[in-house]
Amino acid sequence: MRIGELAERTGAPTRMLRYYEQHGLITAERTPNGYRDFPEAVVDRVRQIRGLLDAGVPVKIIKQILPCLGGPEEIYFPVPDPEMLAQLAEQRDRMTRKAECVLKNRDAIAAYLERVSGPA
DNA sequence: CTTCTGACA
DNA sequence: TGTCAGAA
Repeated sequence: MRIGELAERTGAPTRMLRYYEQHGLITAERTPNGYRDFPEAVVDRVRQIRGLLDAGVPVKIIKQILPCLGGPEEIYFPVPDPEMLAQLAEQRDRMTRKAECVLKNRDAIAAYLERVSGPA
């Protein structure tokens, strides 16, 4: 499929899809006219990418994680590289802090909502 | 009409 | 990440 359809099906702007391809997060063939030709599998792949991006995971980390979540013939566990493990541990902590922050703000909004429209 | 690349009031 | 340009 071409970039337009992929964009509609994933919700990711064509701008970002080209960006993901540039950074090796997704791959595409090229039709004779130069258009990118994406395989069906990229639809799920882009959804995984977006999920990680929304969680605050930088592209650099996603590039390392993605191949471990990929298709049937993927290497789930290359020899655990100490540097990668350190980056993942950092990422885990950032996500933990972010989650705590999100929960805190959610409660604040929930409380506000209850004060205004809640006890009507 | 759709996509491509490169650039930035 | 949006968006515009100029070409295919």
